[in-house]
Amino acid sequence: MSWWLLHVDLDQFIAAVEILRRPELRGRPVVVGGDGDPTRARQVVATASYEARAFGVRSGIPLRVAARRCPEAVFLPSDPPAYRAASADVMATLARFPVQLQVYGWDEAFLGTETGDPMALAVDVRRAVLDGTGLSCAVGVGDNKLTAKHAARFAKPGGIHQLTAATWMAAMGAKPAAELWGVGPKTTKKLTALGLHTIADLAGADLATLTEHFGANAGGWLQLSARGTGETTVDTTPWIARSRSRETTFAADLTDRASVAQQVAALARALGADVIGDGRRVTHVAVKVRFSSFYTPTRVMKLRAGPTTDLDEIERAALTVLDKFDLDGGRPVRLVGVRTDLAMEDP
DNA sequence: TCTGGGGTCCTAGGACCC
DNA sequence: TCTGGGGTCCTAGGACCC
Repeated sequence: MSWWLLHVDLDQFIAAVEILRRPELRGRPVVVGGDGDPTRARQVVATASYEARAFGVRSGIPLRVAARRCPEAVFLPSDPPAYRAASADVMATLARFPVQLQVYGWDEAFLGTETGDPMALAVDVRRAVLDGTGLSCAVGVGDNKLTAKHAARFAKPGGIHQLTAATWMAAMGAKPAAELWGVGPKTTKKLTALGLHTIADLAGADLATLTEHFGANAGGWLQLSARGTGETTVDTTPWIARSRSRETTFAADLTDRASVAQQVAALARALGADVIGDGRRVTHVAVKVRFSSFYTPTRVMKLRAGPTTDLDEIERAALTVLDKFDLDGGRPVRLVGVRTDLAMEDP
């Protein structure tokens, strides 16, 4: 018996939920994103089915590009409530196992358990999810969260894979450092400049060099990750959101200050109603503006009178924060967003 | 073919106080 | 009179993830 972590990762989750309620779509290229109209600009792919991915359709590319790459694809609007409900079903299924469960977003979870046969557990989990919800998942088995997460990548789609400290370097060493969980484009660029290309390069790199370029925290974390070391604990406490935000990209840029202010006020009220409805108190209000140049500053204000549940105060604060922006001359605005930071005491 | 939306965490730097 | 250093609060931005 020893401590194992399983990472459960649902396959093409959003597309899979859509296919589940429209079985006639199974086997076809399905693309979900925006309002589902690929002729409209400024909308991107949320998830593509594996059939659509074969045409080069990936998350994040414009719907128009997806339509060009795969004209026969079925385009569907994003339906977050349906995905939330499907996710809750999956998590409820996982919670029935004698494990510690950490929900990790809509379509992922970590399971921690003391067991002598983690692969058998993985088989049971995958079967239970499929039988209980109709959704297929990959299960990664590891000795920590990092190895479990990467094991799940090997297992995708729909499989089971084990990765531990003992097998890490043989499986991962030759891969580009960019494939490491937590290493994004910026870090990759800096690593490349240091001559560190693979995960093995990073694992063998001089720690002083890493901390010099990435800071003591990130530098140490990078090296540990490259060596396959990660968290072994599962946080089972229910998640309490630190913030909630809402943003809108306009089909056409806004060019007058009054329209921008009106949009900010509307977002602030809608968002405020949501968080207050959830019994939360707002500590800060932030506003984000994306100009046509894609320059995207954010400004934030702490509410001086303390955490509030007053919708009018939230709206006023958002408009006050908006005043910090230079909107002179009708600089074209393509997006505005409002974020509320939430008090973390008991609501 | 111009680039969504919703999050978290970390760091740097200025203000201010002692 | 020409000036150190620590601590904390606050904001802005960077980076990454799903």
